[in-house]
Amino acid sequence: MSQVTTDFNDRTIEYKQLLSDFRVLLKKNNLKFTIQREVILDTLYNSDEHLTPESLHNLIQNKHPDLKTGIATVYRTLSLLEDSDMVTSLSFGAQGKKYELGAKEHHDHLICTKCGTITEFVDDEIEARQRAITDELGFKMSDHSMQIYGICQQCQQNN
Amino acid sequence: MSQVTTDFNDRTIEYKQLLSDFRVLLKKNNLKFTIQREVILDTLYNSDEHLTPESLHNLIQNKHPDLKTGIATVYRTLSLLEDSDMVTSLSFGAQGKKYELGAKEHHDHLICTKCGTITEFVDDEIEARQRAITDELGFKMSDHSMQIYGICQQCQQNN
DNA sequence: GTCGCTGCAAAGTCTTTGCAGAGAG
DNA sequence: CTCTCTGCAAAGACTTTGCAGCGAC
Repeated sequence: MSQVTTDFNDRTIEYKQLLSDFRVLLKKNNLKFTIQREVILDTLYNSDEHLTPESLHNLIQNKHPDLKTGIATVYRTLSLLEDSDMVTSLSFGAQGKKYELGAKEHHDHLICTKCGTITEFVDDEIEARQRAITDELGFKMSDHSMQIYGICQQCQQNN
Repeated sequence: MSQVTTDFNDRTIEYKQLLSDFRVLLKKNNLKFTIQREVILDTLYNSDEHLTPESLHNLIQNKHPDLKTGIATVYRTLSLLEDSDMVTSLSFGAQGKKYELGAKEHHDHLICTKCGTITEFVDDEIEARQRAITDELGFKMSDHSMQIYGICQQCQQNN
């Protein structure tokens, strides 16, 4: 059956698990576990929003003013996490990329072009059709993303 | 019925019509019809690829070496065309935006992460579900885009 | 003729990189 | 101790803007 879901409060992976995966990943690649990397992962985990490198950096500076995390480190860590498929990036419009933790279930995006809010949803029927289409064309799917642009209910009311 | 289509050789809008629409658009906004703008529209029309501003500029320089079209004009014209919904942009990965003429039928994209080829397709069932989902959530859809990433048949064989 | 357009180059953004000191293992 | 990380600032890549002359209407 098809169903629309926008509720992701019950994360599929707990933070401890996530952190442990991260440590394994780092060890496997001879990389070091640093405070900055942990703070970035933690901030991504505790944010329900899709973050730009800049907004992520701001969040971190507010929460950890003592730790002078540089924007370059944020970029470097996001690249690392993206390469390892721990985060996913979404690029839309002119304003560059937004990142989200990839540990949640797969989902698609509703993007409000007025307020910029991104809402997530999953539809089984669409997922099934995507598999059917790629099978039919002999295309080996590794990932997919769908964005629907428009005006969210909130913005329609405010207008 | 659902159907997969990858054949867009029969353009829904002829070039003359397109050009005429463009002239109307320009006149309506008190803008001028210049050689540069025509060449850009023509090059977009005659390309089956999704073009970056840079690749579009290169194509134009090769085809019209006499006309020293600047990259700035390409950017300006693409913005103009995008604002008027005559072209659509697709941003994915790190390499910035790619543009395509929006006069064709709506379609989604299969993107080969190996060779970079973009194949188009349309699926009625997915389109219908998208409408159903947005209706259900009270979201006023203006546009949507879907990308499926993976390895195309060609690249699988070459491997 | 007028007023918008163009190419050029300079200025902005956003992102990446080089480096020397700091810190994890 | 070693070798990677980090912050900083400088460099890059991509896009936009200011300007003076050019060209559509």
